[in-house]
Amino acid sequence: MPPKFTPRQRKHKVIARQNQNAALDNASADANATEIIPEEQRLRNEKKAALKNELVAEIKGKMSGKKKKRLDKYVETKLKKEENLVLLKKLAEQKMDTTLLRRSKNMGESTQKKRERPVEGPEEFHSESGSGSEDETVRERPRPGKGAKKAVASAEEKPAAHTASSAEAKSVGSAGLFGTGLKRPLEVDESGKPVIQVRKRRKAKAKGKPVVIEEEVPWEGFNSDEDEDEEESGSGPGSASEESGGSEEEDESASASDDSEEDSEEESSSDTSEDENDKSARKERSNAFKAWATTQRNEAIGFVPTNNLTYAIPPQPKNFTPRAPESDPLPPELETKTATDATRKAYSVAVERTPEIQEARLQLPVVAEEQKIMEAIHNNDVVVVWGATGSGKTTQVPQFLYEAGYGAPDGPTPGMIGVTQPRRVAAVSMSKRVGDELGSEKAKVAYQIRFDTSTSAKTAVKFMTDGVLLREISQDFILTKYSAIVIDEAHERSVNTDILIGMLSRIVDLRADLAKKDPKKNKPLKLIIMSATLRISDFTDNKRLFRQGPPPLLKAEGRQYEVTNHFARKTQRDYVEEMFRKVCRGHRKLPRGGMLVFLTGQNEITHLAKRLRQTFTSSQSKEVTTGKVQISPEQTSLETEDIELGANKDDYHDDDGSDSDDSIITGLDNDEDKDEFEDEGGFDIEEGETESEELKVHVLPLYSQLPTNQQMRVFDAPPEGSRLIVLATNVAETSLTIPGIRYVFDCGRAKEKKYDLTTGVQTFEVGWISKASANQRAGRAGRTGPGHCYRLYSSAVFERDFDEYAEPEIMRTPLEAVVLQLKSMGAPVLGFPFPTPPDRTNLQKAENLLLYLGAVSLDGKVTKLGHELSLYPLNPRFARILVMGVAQNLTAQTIALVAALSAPELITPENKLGLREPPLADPSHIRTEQDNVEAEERSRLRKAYNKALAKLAVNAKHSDCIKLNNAVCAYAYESDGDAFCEDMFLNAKAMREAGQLRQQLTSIVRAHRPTALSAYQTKLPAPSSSEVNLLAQICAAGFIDQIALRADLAPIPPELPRKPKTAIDVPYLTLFSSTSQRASKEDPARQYVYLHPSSLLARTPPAKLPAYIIYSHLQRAAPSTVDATTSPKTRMHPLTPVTRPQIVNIALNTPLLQVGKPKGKIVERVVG
DNA sequence: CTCTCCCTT
Repeated sequence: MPPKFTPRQRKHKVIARQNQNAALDNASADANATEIIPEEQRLRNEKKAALKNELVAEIKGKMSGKKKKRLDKYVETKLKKEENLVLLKKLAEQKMDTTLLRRSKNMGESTQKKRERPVEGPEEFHSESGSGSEDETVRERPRPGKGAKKAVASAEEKPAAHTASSAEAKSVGSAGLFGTGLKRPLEVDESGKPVIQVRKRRKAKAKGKPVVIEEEVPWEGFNSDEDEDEEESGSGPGSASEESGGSEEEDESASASDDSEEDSEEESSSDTSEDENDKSARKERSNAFKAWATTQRNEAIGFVPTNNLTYAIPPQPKNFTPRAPESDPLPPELETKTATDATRKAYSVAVERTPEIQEARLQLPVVAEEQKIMEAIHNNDVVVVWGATGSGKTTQVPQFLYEAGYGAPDGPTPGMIGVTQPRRVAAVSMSKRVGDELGSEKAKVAYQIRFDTSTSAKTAVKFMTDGVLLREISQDFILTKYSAIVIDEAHERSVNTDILIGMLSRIVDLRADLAKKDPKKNKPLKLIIMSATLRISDFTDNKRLFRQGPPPLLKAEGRQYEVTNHFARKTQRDYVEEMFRKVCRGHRKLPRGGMLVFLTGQNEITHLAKRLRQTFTSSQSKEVTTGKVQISPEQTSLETEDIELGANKDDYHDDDGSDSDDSIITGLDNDEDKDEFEDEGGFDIEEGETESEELKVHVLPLYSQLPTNQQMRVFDAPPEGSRLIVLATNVAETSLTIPGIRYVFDCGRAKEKKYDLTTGVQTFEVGWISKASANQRAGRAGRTGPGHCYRLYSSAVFERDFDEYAEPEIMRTPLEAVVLQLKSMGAPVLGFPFPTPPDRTNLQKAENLLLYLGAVSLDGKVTKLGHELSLYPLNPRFARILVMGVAQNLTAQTIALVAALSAPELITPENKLGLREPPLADPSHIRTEQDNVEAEERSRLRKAYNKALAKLAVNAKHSDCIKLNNAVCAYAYESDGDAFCEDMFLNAKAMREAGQLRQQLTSIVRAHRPTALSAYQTKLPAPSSSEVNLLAQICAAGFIDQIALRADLAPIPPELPRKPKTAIDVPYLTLFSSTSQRASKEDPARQYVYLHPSSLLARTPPAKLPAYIIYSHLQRAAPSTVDATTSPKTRMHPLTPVTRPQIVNIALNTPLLQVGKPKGKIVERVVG
C-alpha cells in the first residue's frame, strides 16, 4: 500500500520516527559486532542530530508535495500495480534525498569523494576490470596501492555538477551524515530535479528529464519490433569487450557489419518521426548487436573449416545400402520453407551396428519415419517431432542426424549435434545408450552435465542438460560449434527449455542469415523440438517465436503396451486412507506383478509403507515389527467425506472395453465386502492365478530426498515369492522408470510449491494433477507388458477438475535468474519470444529484486555488477553474496557459505526424524515392550540430533547461515563424508553437491579475479569469531529486501493478549508486507511473522531476540485438516540477526538505499 | 512447535 503523505501524517511519522530511533538505539547499543565500515561513530552523531533529521523530513515533505502530484498523475495513467507504485515513490523519494545529500556533501567533502565511484549505471563501464565498484565503499580495510590515481582521473573526467542552489543544502548540512553511500553527485536539471546518468550514446534522450517520469512503464521499450535495438543496448557483451581491451578490433567488426547489414536496417527504421541524429544513433546501436554476434563468430572461426571443404561421398562400406527414394509425395507441411537446396549433395556417415541392435531399432515406430523426418530437417530450419513414449525418438533422431552427416568434421555440416534433456540422469543414460547403438561410432557420443563431462575433441553427438546449453549460448550466442540442436521433452515446459526455444528461434534466423552471406564459412543451424504430447500449439502457433511461420510437425506413434484405466466411483477426500484400502485389496486379488503407488509426499509414503508392512507379511524381515497391529481395511474409517459422487453409469473405461475389468474396478471400489469376493473369483479365473493369497509384500519408498543407494533398490528384482510395491512421489512419473510394474495406483494429486506473488509467502499445497500427468502415471504400468491403472478419482472429477496440461513452469516460479540472464545477454525481456509469456507482475517482481541487488539500474539496464553476477551459476541473490565476499576478502569462506545456502535441505529437519509419539491405534491399547523399545529409540535419536545441532551452532552466534556454513566446513575435513552426514543428520546428496559447487565456484572466481584467492583446497577451517560477524553481514547482502523487525520495537507496537513465552511466539514485522491488505484487516495478527522452530534463534529467551533479522524465505503451513478455524502462522526462516548500523551499511550499497535514507526510513516503511 | 513435490547453471 502506497504511503499517503498528508502533512498531518507526515508529522506523526516524524515523531514516530524519533520514538523509533530511541528504541533502535537501545537495540543497537549492544552491537559489539564488527562493522564493515567504522560507520557506527557517524551513526551515533547522526542520532544526536535528531533535530536536523526532522528538518530533512520537513524539507522533503515540501518537495514531496510537488513530486507527489506528478507521481500520482503518472500512476493514474500508467500504473495499476500496487507494488510498482510503492517502488516508484520510494525511488522518487530517494532521489530527492540524494539531491539534498549531495548538495550538502558538495559543501565540504570533495576530497572524500575522490575515491568514490558509482555502484551502478553505465558510467561504471569506465572502471578497470579488476574489482567491482562496490569494493571500495564496503571494504573494512582499504586495499593499498589501488585506485587512488585512477579515481582522481575519473573524478576529473566527470566533474560534479554544481548547478543547483545550495541554500537548502546549507540548512541541512549535517544530513551529509546519511549520505555516506553516495557514490557521485547526480546531475540536476533546471528545476533542480535529479537526472539519472546515462551512457553517452543515450544522453540525448534522457537529458533533462526526471528519472521516474521519463521512464514510463519501463518494460514498454522492449517490444518485439525493437528486438535488435534492445539487444544491442544491453551492456553485457559491450562491457566484456571493453574490458578485454580489444576496442580496435571491435570497431572494425562493427563497421564491417555496418556495410553488410543494409537490408535488416530497413526493417527497423520504420519510425519516421525520428530525426536523423537519432536514427543514425539507433542504427549504430542496432548494428552493435550484430557486430557482437560477428565477433562471437569470428572468435570461433578457427573451428569453422575454411574453403577447402570436400563434398565427395566417402568410400562406402560393404553393407551400406543407399536410402530408398521417397515414394510418397511430401505432405504440405513438409514442403520447403527455407531456400531449397536442390543441388544438395548426398552425404552420409556409415555406422556399423550389431544385428541385435539393428533389429531392435527396426521395432521402433520412429525409425519408419526416418526418411520423412530427415527430409523435413533438410528443408526446414525448425522442425517439431511428436512421438509418444516408446516411439524411440530420443535415441533415434540423434542417430538419424549423425548418419546424415551432422557432426562429421569433413562433411558439409561439421558442427556437433547437441541434444538437451531436462534432467542430468537422462543426459548421462541417453548418451550411453546412443553410444552403444552407434556401435562402431561409440566414441563420438558424449555427455555434459553440471559437474561432469565425457566430451572430447572427437565428440560429434553431445547430450547435455538444458542449463548447460543455456550457459554455452551466453558465451557463444550463435552456437558456432553446433550444426543441429535437439530439444527433448519440450512438452515438460521447464523454464530452461522454454528459454532455450526462445533463444534458438533467433539463433536459427541469425545463422541462416550468416549462411546466406557466406555459405562456405557459415552453415545454418537446425533446430528439432521433440515432444511426447500434442500440446505444441504454444510452439507451432506462435508467430513471435517462429517468424517464418509454423514449423512442420512430424508424428511417430508410440509403442507401449496397453494400460486399462479404472476410475473410482467415488472420490474420497482422504486419499491416503483410500489408497491403503485399495492397495490392500489389490494385493490380495491381483495376479503377480509390481505395483507403483503415486502419493504426494514423504510423510504419506512412510506412513503407508509402515501400515502395509504391518498388514501383510513383509519380505523385509528386518522391518517386520513383532508387535504387529492388525488393522484390516474393513476396520478403518469409512466416514471420509465424498468430494463428489461419480456418475456410476458412465464410468470411464479405455478403448479395451473389457467388462470383466470394469467389474473389478467396481469390486475394488465397492465398500461392501460381498462384491469383493465375487469379483475376486472372476478375476482369478481370467488371469489364471491362484497363489496371490501367499504373496508377501516388498514395500519400497521412492522420493527425491531418499539417498541414492536406497533409490536403487527399486531396480532390483523383489525377493522370491513377494510382490514389489513401490510407494513413490512424482519422481516416478518422469525421472525414474521402474521395471516390472504392472499396476499403477494413482491418487490423482501432487504436492506443489505455491508462491504468493504479492507477499512472497510460500506454501505447499496438494492439488489435482493434469490429465496429461495422469496419463503419464498410467503409462508407467505398460512398459513391460499390458497393465492396469487404478485411479482414486471418478471419471467425472477427472473430466471436470483436471486441467488438460500442467501450467508451464515459467508461470509459477520466481524469475530473477531468468531476467538477469536475458538482460546480461542483451536480450529483451518483454520482447523475448517466450513460448508462454510469464506474468508481468512476476517479471516486475524479479526486476525489483535485481534492482535491490544492484544488478540492474533504474532504467532497467544490466549493471556491471549485474553482468558479473550472471557469470556465476547461481541464483542472483547468492551471486550477490559471493561478489560481496570477494570484495571483503573473505572469498573462500563465502564460497562455502553460498554452496551451503544453495543446497536444499542440508540439515534434516527435526520433524522428519519421526520423533513424535505415534497416535494410539486403539484407546484400549496396552503398552507393549515393543512400544517401550521404540520410545527409547526416539529419545536416543532426539539426543543425538540435539547434540549434532549444538556442534554446528557452536560459533554461529544465532546465525543460521553460519550453522550451514559450519556443516560444509566440517564435512570438508571428513574422510568418510557419508558416515559424517549420517551422524550429523545431514543430507549426504546435498553435502556432496555443496562440495562440488565449492570447487566449481572457486575456479570461476579465480578465472575472473585471479588475485581473489588461491587454488581450491578441500579443507577449510571454520570461520573465526570476527570472520563470523563479517560473513553474516555478507550473507545479508543477498537478502537486503528481506528484513524483519521485532514488532514490539515498532513505533506502533502490537497489542498482544499476553506476553509471548517462547521465541517462536514473538511477532516480527517484515519490510515488505507479508500479507494481503484484506487478510490483515480481517485478522490483524496475520500481518506478523514468527520464527521458524528450526532456527537457532528459536531457543533464545524472547527478551533477548534481535531487533532485526534477515531471513531467506517466509513459509506458511497448509491449513490444518483437524482445526480449520485457526490458520497457521507465517514463519520466517532466519539467516542471521543484524544490527541497525549493519543494515544501513549493507543497504547503502544497493541502488535502493545507496543514496542514504534518513534514519528510521526502514521502520517507516514497515509501519506505513 | 515445524509438516519440502520436482528440476537445474
